[in-house]
Amino acid sequence: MPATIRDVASLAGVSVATVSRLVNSSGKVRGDTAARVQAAIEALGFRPNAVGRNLSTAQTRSLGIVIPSLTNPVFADAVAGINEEARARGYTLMFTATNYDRVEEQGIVDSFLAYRVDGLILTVADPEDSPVLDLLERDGVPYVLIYNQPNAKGRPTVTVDNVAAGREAAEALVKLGHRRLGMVAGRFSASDRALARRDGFLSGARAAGCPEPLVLEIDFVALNAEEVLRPLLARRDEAPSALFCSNDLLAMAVVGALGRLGLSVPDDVSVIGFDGLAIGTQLHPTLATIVQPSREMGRAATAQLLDRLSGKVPLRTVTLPHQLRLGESVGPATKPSPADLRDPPQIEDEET
Amino acid sequence: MPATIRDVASLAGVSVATVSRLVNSSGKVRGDTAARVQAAIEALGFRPNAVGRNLSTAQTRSLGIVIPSLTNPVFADAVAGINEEARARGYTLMFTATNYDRVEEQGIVDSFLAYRVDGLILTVADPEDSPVLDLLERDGVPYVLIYNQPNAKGRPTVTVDNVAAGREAAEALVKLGHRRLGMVAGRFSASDRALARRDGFLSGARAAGCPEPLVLEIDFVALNAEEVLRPLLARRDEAPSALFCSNDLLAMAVVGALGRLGLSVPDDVSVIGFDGLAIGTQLHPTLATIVQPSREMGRAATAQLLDRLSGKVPLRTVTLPHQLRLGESVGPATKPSPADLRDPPQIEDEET
DNA sequence: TTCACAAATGTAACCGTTTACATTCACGAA
DNA sequence: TTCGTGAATGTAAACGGTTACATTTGTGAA
Repeated sequence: MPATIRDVASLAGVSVATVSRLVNSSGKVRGDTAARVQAAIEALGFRPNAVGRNLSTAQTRSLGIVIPSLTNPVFADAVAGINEEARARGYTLMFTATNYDRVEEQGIVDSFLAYRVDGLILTVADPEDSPVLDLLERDGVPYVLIYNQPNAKGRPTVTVDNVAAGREAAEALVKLGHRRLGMVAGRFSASDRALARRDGFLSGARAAGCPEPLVLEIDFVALNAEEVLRPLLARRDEAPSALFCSNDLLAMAVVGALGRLGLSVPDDVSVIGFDGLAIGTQLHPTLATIVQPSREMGRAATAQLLDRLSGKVPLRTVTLPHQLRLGESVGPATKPSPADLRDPPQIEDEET
Repeated sequence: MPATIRDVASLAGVSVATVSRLVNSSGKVRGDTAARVQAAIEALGFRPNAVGRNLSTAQTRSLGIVIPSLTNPVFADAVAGINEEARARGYTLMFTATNYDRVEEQGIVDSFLAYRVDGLILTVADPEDSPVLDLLERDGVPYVLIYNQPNAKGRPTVTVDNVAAGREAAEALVKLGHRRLGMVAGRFSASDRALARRDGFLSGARAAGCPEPLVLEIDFVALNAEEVLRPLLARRDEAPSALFCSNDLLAMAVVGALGRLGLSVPDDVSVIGFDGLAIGTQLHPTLATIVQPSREMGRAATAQLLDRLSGKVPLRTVTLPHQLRLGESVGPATKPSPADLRDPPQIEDEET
């Protein structure tokens, strides 16, 4: 139905080659010819069919994006960065969320490969053991991971140093006088980065001589934060005075739940998250967090991938700087739990 | 480089037509032949090239998604719904955010049309006056709007009744005893729905005999909520005791800012948002809001579009139900402003 | 005026499918 | 055995571009 290059050619009285040359500014076309062709293009409303072009050139100028979920703004931010960079360089995005489902993941990548995307950007559950990545490797389709941990297989990744960041979270809390630390995280099996953050956090706590922090692993999709936290805080003398959450969404839920449980943040419990979501700075209390440059990560991954596609620059793993952002949700351990001061097993009188 | 249907055909000793028939389950293939072809497919790792298929069939089984931004989770939720429905029916998504920029918008739609997407789902600034929609109309490419207001041009839209919802927000606040209402909104020029919500809100306030609410129109991308709110609340006796925000992100920022200004929500000021973001139920105070079924809206728009693509069902405008969700961020007008108590009958004298 | 050569343009094959139509095959009936 | 018939398979022309190569055109020098 829409006009084809042949329609344009015959209307302008030239060959398709000439039209193609004009449209793509490949090869030269004399001024008057160009004008005639241009007129024909406008008269017919000709819009070159990318499908035909893709078939002919064997490249699609499109990228496949595979992320676990759009519901967590941290991924949305990265996609925004990918989008910016890709558009600036004339690439289009094919997009899908996997909902943390391996089978979906496989199907999606299959479908992207069928569409012959030029490259992919993805976040997987575990890069060490990932059939889809093996598939991409085998087919020689370039890809870059984001958020995932650098891994033994040397798969190119754009990320932050999650271990160091986790350690810094612990150190920041310790510096404020906290000794009894805790961590709340999503399922580690779905997130190699949460695992890394935990490792860093625990090592930081140990290095500071703190008692081993409690780690709560929860299903944060169907989350009832109050239920989850109640037992943790039941014995106030043993309860953590500061909590590290594996991401900001979780941290916001935790702060809210603590409030509804009648605990004050940060007076009773300090909370620090991970991600640096913009909304965190708008809340009251503002959310302390480890900021990772999500948009920039998306942009960097895209830039790298596109450089690779035009030129043979090899893909590599890049670690971008993260940054501790203190907020009102953390404060000094003003009320050190007695257990830390002496070792007496009393003082249970304030429990609910 | 990858195997083609001809490679498979020659390895299996059959014609390409037979391979195609097997792959697409069109036409019949005898059992033994099928087995031979199947073996060849596996041996070569053949994956049908969608580009070739698209060219031949003149359809791509892909949809273009055009939304203002991914940074607002409300759009991310809708995209999640679109994604689910599209994947379930074997469609792929091409995606881009416009950042509320008309020029970008045009470029994006052009590019999607070049790729020959089968249809589009989009949210535009103003459907009454939208060159891209005119273009789609002209080219006869099916599309459905989401979030946009039903409009004079009869453009198919999946949305909620923003006017009624705005009115309900006003009524809910009035029922709690509030008289001095206010609204905080993003730029109306970028959002026909914010405009509709305002209209409903104002009409609700008027119907209840409240003084004309103050409407604050702000640039909510680069937002400093405290600065914006300070003057509004300067004169406590005239300041609104309840604020309606045109979306939840804004409402969260407002709640946070009020807290940091030393005002208590809801004791000093009640706040109600719009969207029903999941995170709102996790905060403290939980956020009162008008819930719109974003995921479902995405799903419904997609279902309609795909039905239209297979069959000739005409596209139409659908209004999905919204729902008032009260939360801890609204409360009774416990401290009526003196102006309300002392000047009861003639309410008009305090207008700005 | 003629010729050499570069610039401009044209021709047609190719990219990987689908599919209308043609051909071959198998088998039972006559 | 021959034939008719439906099932299975094959052939080749699209689809809408790009591009190597061939051809034509234009220009200045001889």
